Amino acid sequence: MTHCFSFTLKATSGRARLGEITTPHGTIRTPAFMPVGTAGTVKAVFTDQLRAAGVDIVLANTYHLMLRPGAERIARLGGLHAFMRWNGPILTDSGGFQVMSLSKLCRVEDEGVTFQSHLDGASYELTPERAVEIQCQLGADIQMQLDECVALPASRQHTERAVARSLAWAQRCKNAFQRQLERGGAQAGQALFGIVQGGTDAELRRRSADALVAMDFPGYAIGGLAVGESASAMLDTLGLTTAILPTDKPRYLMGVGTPLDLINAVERGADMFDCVLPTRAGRHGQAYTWAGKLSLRNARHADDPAPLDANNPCPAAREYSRAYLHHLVKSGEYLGAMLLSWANTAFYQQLMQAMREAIAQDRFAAWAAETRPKLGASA
RNA sequence: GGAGGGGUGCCCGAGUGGCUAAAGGGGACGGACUGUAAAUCCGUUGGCUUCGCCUACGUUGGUUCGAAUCCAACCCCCUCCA
Repeated sequence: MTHCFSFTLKATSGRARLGEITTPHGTIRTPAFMPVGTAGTVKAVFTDQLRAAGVDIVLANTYHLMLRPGAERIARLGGLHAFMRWNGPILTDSGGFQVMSLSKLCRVEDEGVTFQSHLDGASYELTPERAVEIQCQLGADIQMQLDECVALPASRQHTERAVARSLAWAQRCKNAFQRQLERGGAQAGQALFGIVQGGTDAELRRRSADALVAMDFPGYAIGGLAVGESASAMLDTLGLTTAILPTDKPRYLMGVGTPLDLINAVERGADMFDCVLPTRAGRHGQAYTWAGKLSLRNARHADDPAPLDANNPCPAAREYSRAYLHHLVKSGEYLGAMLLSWANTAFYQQLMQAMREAIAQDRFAAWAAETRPKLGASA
């Protein structure tokens, strides 16, 4: 049977949207949170746990997998889904974020990016065409165009150049992806998303979004946010960008965020998210709960027999005492990182599920108003 | 009984006359983390009426303008020889 990539908008509540994305490896309920599995693993969490927690789609990274173990090797081994034992949808990031995070190790030119590997120092070139080729070899259901992500604050000139370059790369990625479809490197149903850039500059965001929409992508990402700007600037930029994007295509806010960020972003019409926070914070001893964020490193948990979060159905959140989790974290035991990553991943999914239900009932604003205070200022 | 080595802040440990309230670890306490170079990183860690004072390097006494550092006695600990 043939699969077609599609997005169905099922309901709205204010600007918040409930939808469903169809991919070759299954459907994605939106608003969706995608755990980050950069190197082909959502760190410290089994794929079975992801599935049970309600995860529909995970993210992986072109740059990291290109360096190790190599995209060609993964292709020979049957593709990333089989390799990492995840049969659900996978979205691959293009390496655009590494242009920023590894800026000391890379050189950006119109042709592409030359990275010096953070593993052994060897040079690798990532062009839009190569980024698409790698993502096809990995077998991504959704791939991202190569873009230039700029750390904020940035000069207008720098941001403008990144917008222009990202737009040029968007077209090249689109052309390369089309050629892959024609020669069988990609199958019908797989999709390539464009990425809006422009910092916090409304005019540049508009220019970027308009140009991408004219190229007609099956989905649009909003990139270059949560990279140093204030929370309010991020939300303002998001709000004005989603207003430009077509309603019949999914909008993916890249790299965001905290539970509060997710609520605020869904409120402004974003449909997809990814963030390292739930897993990284978990590895670092912090838990997201329905009563806010807490640090299991803190001494106040040492004698507490209560579970992490009785309102989170994840076994990690309800079957282990805070005292035990505190002990594991303090002792540097692997299990502490595993349990907290698992619990946080489940919490994020539960949060998304709650938002979907609120949208379905057309009471998102009310739900948000009663939920925000519970999560606290630190969430 | 003889010979030698050693006792430093919560712990380990550097330091042999002033730049030492005392390096560096660890531990403890707190914080950060947003398309993962992160199971990582950053603070604080004697007290007070905090631009200064007090108490501190086994104990007591001494030398000196000045002592964790030099001297004496004493108390502990370790190694080797009897």
